[in-house]
Amino acid sequence: MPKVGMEPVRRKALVDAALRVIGDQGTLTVTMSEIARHAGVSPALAHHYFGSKEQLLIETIRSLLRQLRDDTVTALRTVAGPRERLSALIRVSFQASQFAPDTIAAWLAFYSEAQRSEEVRRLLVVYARRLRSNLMASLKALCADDDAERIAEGAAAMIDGLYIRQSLRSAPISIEASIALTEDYVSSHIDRLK
Amino acid sequence: MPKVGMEPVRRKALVDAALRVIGDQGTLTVTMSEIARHAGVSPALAHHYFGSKEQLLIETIRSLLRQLRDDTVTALRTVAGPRERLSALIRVSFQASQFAPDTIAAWLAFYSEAQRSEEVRRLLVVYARRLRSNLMASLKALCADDDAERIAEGAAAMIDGLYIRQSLRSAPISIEASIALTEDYVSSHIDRLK
DNA sequence: TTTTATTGATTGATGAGTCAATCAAAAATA
DNA sequence: TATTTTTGATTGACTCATCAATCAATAAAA
Repeated sequence: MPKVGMEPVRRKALVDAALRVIGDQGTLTVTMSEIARHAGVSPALAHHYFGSKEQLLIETIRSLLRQLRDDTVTALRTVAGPRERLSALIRVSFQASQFAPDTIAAWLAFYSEAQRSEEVRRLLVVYARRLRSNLMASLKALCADDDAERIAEGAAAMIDGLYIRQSLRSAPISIEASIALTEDYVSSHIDRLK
Repeated sequence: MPKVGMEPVRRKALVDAALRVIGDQGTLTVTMSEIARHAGVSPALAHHYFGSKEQLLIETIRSLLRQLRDDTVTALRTVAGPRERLSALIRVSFQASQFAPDTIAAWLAFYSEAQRSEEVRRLLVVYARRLRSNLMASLKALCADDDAERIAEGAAAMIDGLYIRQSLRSAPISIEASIALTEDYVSSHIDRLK
């Protein structure tokens, strides 16, 4: 079995397993054993590669963020024009993979962890800033700077809020309805300024 | 020390302490010892009155919800007319006591816990429903039912989203700005239908 | 004396992190 | 090619700390 070059394979397997287990249980208080089991390795190996549970969690968030960024880049590549780009950004935020119950549960757990871990907090701030600046870039072409700022803030809040509400799974809103609600907000505020 | 009639006093002290400690550490993985210490009693007494940690947490959420409901009732008592009531609801959501970092951190922790505990989830659903139905009651007097529904959904999402974003403490939005953003959303959507 | 309040001491379980030992591929050497 | 050495991969067993929960004992009121 022991073959050279396993490290990247195992790292990825562990990170993926961590995300699955965290999403499934909706908490970061999952054991290294459980994560390792899902990755098909021993708990000791997880420690061998990541040093600590905290570090594995950090890498897991990084992976989630990377995924989201890649999806965003891909989505933006195919569209031109500020208004279309805005729509693409909204669509990416609610795309199925991100809006799945497990993923939402994981995000929530990470937000909670950010209260304690400075590094986790920093990573989530990166996400918040990125969303904001992406929205701003398009909005600035459509309205005055300070209006753009307010609309970006509002749209970002609405997106995050729709996520949270989704996590309760009571009267769940569909992906399409979530997109429509956010689109509606953006549209009507841009129009009003015309 | 032992005096009769301590039970309600101790219960309240423990619930208050729990909220403080949870808010401060931003997690539910606080120890009974720590909560008891903040309440000025032994850990054993906390178990004596609540039976289990889970039960103490449940009572803590209930207390938070009760507080919010009382504030809402008070706020609504002084205003008349649907539009004014809408504003009052928004104001209550962002009132200082609710929007304090510790309180937000506690809410976040509870949302995360809701993924695992059915009872916690049920309590948070109560909050979500209450906010929604309060908003709906006023909105129905201002626009068509299905428009009211959409606006209520959007406003609730925006409120929750502003909370989450606040929890990261990067570029924190002021209470006034949060109120203004939500008011703006509601106003412009009601107006548009006129 | 009975009841209520209270705690110190203890227990049992759990889980993160460590470590020495094993195994097999790869590389070096004969 | 055959043999030895080295190294990365891997784990079982263990340690140490933490914490929820229990319980027997104590103290004060009723």
